[in-house]
Amino acid sequence: MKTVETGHSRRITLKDIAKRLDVSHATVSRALNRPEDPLISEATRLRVQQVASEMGYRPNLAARSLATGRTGLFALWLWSEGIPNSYHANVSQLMNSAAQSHSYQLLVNLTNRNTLAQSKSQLFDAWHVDGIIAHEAGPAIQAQFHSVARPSVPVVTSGAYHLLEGFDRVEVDVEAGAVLAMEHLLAIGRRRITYVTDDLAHRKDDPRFKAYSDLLDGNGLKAEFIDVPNYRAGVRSQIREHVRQYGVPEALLCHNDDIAIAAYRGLCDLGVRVPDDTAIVGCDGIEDTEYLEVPITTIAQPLGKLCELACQFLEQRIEDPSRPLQRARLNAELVIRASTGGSSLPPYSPL
Amino acid sequence: MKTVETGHSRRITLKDIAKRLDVSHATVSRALNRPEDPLISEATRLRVQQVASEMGYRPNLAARSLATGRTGLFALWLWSEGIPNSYHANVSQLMNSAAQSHSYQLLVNLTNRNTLAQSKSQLFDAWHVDGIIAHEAGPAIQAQFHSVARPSVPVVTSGAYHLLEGFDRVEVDVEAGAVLAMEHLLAIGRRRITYVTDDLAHRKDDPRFKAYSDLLDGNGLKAEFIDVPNYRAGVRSQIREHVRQYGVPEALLCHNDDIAIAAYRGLCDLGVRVPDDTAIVGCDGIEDTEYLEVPITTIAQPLGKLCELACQFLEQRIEDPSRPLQRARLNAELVIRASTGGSSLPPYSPL
DNA sequence: CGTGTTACCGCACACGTGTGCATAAGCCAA
DNA sequence: TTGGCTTATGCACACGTGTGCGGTAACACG
Repeated sequence: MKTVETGHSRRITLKDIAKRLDVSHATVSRALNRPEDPLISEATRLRVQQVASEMGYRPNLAARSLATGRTGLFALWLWSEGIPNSYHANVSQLMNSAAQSHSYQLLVNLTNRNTLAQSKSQLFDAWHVDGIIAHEAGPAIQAQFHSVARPSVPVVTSGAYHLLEGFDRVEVDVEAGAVLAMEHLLAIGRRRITYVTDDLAHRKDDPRFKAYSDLLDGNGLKAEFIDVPNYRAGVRSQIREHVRQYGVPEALLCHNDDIAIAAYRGLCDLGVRVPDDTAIVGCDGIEDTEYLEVPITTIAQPLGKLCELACQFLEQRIEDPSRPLQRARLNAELVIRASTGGSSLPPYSPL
Repeated sequence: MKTVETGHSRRITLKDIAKRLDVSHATVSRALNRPEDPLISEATRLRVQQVASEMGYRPNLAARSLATGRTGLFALWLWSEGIPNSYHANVSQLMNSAAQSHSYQLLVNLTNRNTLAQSKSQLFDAWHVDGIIAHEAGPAIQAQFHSVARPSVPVVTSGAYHLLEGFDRVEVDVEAGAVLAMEHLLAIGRRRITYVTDDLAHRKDDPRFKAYSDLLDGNGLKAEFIDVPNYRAGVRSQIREHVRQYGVPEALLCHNDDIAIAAYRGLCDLGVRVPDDTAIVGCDGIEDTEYLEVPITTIAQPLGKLCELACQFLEQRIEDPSRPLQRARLNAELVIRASTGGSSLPPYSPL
């Protein structure tokens, strides 16, 4: 029978177990942490494990971290232009699972231009995480990166752009995806194609935009932009404004799905028909694009694979800091749906 | 000019600063952590702060935690029936910000029935978090709760149901919200109202369902259910199946918005008109419901307020473990949209 | 100069864990 | 009995930080 603990009780430590078994705490530590080390006899190992679980022992990871120099923590630095959307939620989610399957816990640091990232990242760095995943490391992260990240902590950089130099990287070839999207739009006869993004400043770094302008140039067409705010309601009204002023475009290529969804509604507000009047392409592959009355064509990123690889690279670098840099380049897939004339009823898995 | 660090360098510690200034590390510690303690002279405090920032000192929180017994970490235990959706992402997000605004970092532990939560929660508990927020603590969490959570770690329980007993709590009165929804549906003339949920087993604990059956009983109407899988594609096909078999219901009251969205598409697939043939009400208030061609009426939860209060309660209990239990009961708001005959164009904020 | 007071600061320990090294215990053979 | 070898365990220190308490210098005052 377990002892009844009255009120607030101290946590069980190695020493408590040691005292109970009349051995030293060193023995207990070894018995619990060195599964097949012949340094300890099988008999005492069993006795220790028995008592440990009986007393409900949980190692103090702060103390362990101090002793070993490892924390078992990954940090995810995630850049968002404005309000975080499903994409960021997806990435956090998937990265979290990936990290946990590698026996690491994840601390998430979502940064945008409105966030005073300084204090956060300091707090963050102070945990002395074992590794950092810089996903879509936007300008604010890049700026801070050198001042905060010590060369001694391994880094993996991932995403479609804003990738950092000199680290292991997992990259999504969104440019190739955007080329496919543009070819698709041209193939269905669209000529007046407008690029919709929420950030004028970094358009030049955006591989989607590069594909966009390359293909327009190659076909002697003129580029057009719409700059929208970073929240859906703003996008929606901004699109309306633009159409009223400049007329109905034949197609929209959107920087991400969140914008595409909001832009779609903005067009609907005006009675513009999709895809008959305007075709729409988004990017990321979040689930919501599938659930509109006109499902939206998107450049889908293999985020699950990306997160898994990022954690794997990070773990490997921690094991062997001197190994050569690793790089993975993942393909983005063009998922054609009704918003560009594809089937409006996507395949589904019957129960 | 800063010293160039070649290769992997050790992190700066208190001792390094102390050595540089020819004082003891105790002095440095006090100078940095006791802003207005007269124990230290203003001159040395300034010198210390100067050198510390110069050398890029970051306190090792693991060591600090060991010394103070506090980690500065909150744990969020979040229950999800199946695949996590926007709701869970929202909660993680908002709770994260709330925690950070109280100077705590958040560790998120998303648990569902498919997850082997045991190992995760052990790993989790091992960090000796300062407090736990159990949000929508489903059965798996409840079962583990007593074995894992020590009485010494403060707990706040929050959400619409699955609340734990004996702790500070932040509750959303979803039942009252559901009553409003039902009254609304009855008021627009619907009689055959079907409840859609993803979990048969816990229907009896669900306050939405309680409101649903109470109002049906009170009006001499018959209850009907649809049990759906926990991913959108499954919901979609399941709804189709149900309608083919049992006919078109006059209204659907859905356990959450995610289900509502998928159910809506299932109805669309069959040509059922919303709201003319079937009205739909969801629950949670996630943004996506606003962006369908027929925006969906929903019972919106004040999640921002909830997260803020949860963190506040937790912080206060940490400060004073003996204070009386606190309880907050937040109102859920019925947001009427086109899916029940409301305006189809929600108000938006022009740029 | 002596004494009391104040203002600063350092010593030393504690927190819980991991690990190199010494050591004790056990065993076998000479 | 003793020496040597193997095996299991304990000792002691390190990790980086916070803090009670004792000590020291400076200073004022008699």
